[in-house]
Amino acid sequence: MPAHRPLPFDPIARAGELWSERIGPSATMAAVTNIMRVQQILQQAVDTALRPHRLTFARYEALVLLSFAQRSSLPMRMMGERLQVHPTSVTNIVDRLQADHLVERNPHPTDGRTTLVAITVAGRQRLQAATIALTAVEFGLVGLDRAQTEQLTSLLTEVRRAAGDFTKPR
Amino acid sequence: MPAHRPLPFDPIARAGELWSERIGPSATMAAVTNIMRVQQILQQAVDTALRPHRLTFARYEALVLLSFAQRSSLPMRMMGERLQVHPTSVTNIVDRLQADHLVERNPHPTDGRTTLVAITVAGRQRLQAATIALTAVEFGLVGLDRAQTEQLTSLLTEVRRAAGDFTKPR
DNA sequence: CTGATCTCAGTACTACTGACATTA
DNA sequence: CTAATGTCAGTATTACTGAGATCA
Repeated sequence: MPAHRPLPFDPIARAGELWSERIGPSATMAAVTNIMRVQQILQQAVDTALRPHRLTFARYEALVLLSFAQRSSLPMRMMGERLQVHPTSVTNIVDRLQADHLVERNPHPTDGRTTLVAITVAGRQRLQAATIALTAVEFGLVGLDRAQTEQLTSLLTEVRRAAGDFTKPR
Repeated sequence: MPAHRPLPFDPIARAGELWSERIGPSATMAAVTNIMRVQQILQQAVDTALRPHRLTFARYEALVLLSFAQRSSLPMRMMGERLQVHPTSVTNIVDRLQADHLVERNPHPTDGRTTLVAITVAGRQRLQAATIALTAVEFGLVGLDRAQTEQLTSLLTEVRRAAGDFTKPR
């Protein structure tokens, strides 16, 4: 359900041609524009699949993270680090999940500053249903085979590493 | 300027490992998460570079599009098609550019329904300065050589084609 | 006291729905 | 009359800044 009917040509490729004619090398600009656009496509596909479950991708990722945690709970600060979101966004996301009874806030046993967020039974059920919905639409990522998908991950991981997202090499 | 200090490991890769252990094949999930995160990195780098020029990437792209247009102007509808944004978002973007005197709205000579948007001289100047700022930071896309950048573009273009973003094959 | 953790208020931006005016 | 083009009002999300409360 695109906002427009598909164009008979690739608008990003065309912009790249004009860019190289008039401005300079367009490889980087083209790659960046593609990432922006693909992200938009995936975001829409994912949010559409999640809407019936009253989740956004950001909240879904938070539930996934908590479901993987040792004792099904993590401090707010750690959630922000792992999900790479702003501390105030963590507060916002947790607020909404909590309002839906999918997570609960608990005090940290020894550090009074820290709030532990735990996924609830209802949260696990919601997560399972949402995961089924997402895998059914392949998270919106279509057109690539397994090898290409892994290659894409490899290239993007290199960008994140170079951007200082994480340090440990390999 | 990341919101957090870098982690000593790749949180996306780790989530992928746990996902494959407990849920199933994680290749697609990992690729999608990578795209989401890299888009966020690029968006922040680009917006930071554009802030001194009072532009966002969306507005910058609109200026680029108009600068490439035949008579430096395009109908609102066509801008939405090329930029792949919602009609109301076009209105919003053009409103802001116009408030900054970077574009102007003109009536279509023959179709009274249509509004033509034209880039102004000030708009071209602002665009040029912004382009210099963006290329200076490589649009935030670091860590890849020319061949890898083109490979990334190729993979993402395939996704867009499969998603119905455009039709003409090649 | 200094620094860490979290929350709150407010701002900015974009996407999208639904309604509506104008014109082809 | 039907369809296309834009605009407006209002809602939803998330990012981010700055301030402040609480606690190690």
